[in-house]
Amino acid sequence: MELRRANRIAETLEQLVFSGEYRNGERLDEHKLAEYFRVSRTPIREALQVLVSSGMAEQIPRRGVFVRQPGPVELMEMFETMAELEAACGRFAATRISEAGLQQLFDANQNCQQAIEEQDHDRYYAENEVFHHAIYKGSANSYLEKQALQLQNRLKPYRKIQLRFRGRLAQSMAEHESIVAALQDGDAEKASDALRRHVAVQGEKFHQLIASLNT
Amino acid sequence: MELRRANRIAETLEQLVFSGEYRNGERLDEHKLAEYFRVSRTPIREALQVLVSSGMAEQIPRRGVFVRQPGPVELMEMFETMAELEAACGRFAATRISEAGLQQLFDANQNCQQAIEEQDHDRYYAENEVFHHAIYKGSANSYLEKQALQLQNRLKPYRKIQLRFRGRLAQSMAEHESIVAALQDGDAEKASDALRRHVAVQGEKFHQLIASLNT
DNA sequence: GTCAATATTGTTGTATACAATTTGTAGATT
DNA sequence: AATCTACAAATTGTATACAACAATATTGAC
Repeated sequence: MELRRANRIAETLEQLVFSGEYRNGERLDEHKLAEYFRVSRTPIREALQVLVSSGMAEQIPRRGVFVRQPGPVELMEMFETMAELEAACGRFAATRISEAGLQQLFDANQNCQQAIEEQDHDRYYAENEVFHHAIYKGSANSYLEKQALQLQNRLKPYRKIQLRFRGRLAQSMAEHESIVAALQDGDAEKASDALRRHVAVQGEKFHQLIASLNT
Repeated sequence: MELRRANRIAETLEQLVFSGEYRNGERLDEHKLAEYFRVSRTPIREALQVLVSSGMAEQIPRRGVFVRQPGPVELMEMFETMAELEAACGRFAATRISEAGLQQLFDANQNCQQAIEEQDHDRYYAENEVFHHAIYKGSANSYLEKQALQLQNRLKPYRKIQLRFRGRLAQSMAEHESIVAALQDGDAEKASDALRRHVAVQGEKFHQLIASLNT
């Protein structure tokens, strides 16, 4: 349980921004937020700083802080970067992951398979996350792991969409298999490439979606 | 010029932490800092939050914020991650960098060479930075670029050390040449590998230094 | 009616006052 | 002597008050 109200407020605000409650460029009014959360401006300002430092809002001195939803271009850039981070995790994990870690990957994959058979998208999504987190941890580089987790979290709302593409689940599953195979073989290059492609596809699917909306 | 005092204070504090003015684990006393900077606690607290969010300090609720100098293990992890980020930049830059960007790399390299001949370590350091920044920009991915710049900045105080290694400058220079060659050829794999090794060496040199201190 | 100068209002940045929690210490008790 | 308790001191977290600045509205001249 979080003790500081400011942190709780920051979390809530993050959720609100994620869920698209606030439009892009909208100003986050300190007074109104203070009133809404029934606190003074002080904890609100601290919470806003958290949003700013995570890139979810922009602060203009003497003007205020404004929500900053990433546009299509920046989103693609973030997906690209995510792909590279995961590729890096895979590269390290290939030679460093433990037996227990590999077992986790097996289990997660099995659960993914089961979720597909049950057409349970939400469960697939959850187990997919377990799978990727296990790879981050398998890199045995906690700094890299933290960076990967952070960016993955920021992309969360946008990744959910692409899983709805027809046939994507099965394809994704197949990619998982080849990733695990590469890790098992200790083939750093193969694991890295497989993960890069696996994540890059998500960006491409997202790109398709955007393009289809603009036509 | 920065308008908010809190931001100026944050910058100054970063410098102080970087320069080792504060020991690891030392508490950053709000009252004392407020007195030192001749401001109230409010801007101090905002500045401290900046340090916390950048990972240079840790906040324990109701206890205070404590400086958090990365230990040898975390530093190695950060160097590894930096190598992967630069490898990613190189991968993208190989197919995306502009003619102007390539020219910048040539110029920076020439200036590096000159700095070596003049035994001017500081100038080499500066031009080396220009070289790497040009590659980040060449990736044509501003999100990745920002991440690379951020981590590079955090590693700055530790990279300066390794350049003092005997013969490192000449070797580094040679690596730069092969990086540029790969980028010019548009060979993503080669550029990526060359950059990864180039940066990884820095981590290894640092590791050597640590090891030599512990014996 | 338009433009400029100025007053007004609203918002952020900073200072200060107060509340809540933790830490350290002195004294009592066993 | 050791430990527990109660109180005091110190420190952070929050609320409020004030100051500085930006945006807007108003007034006056032309």
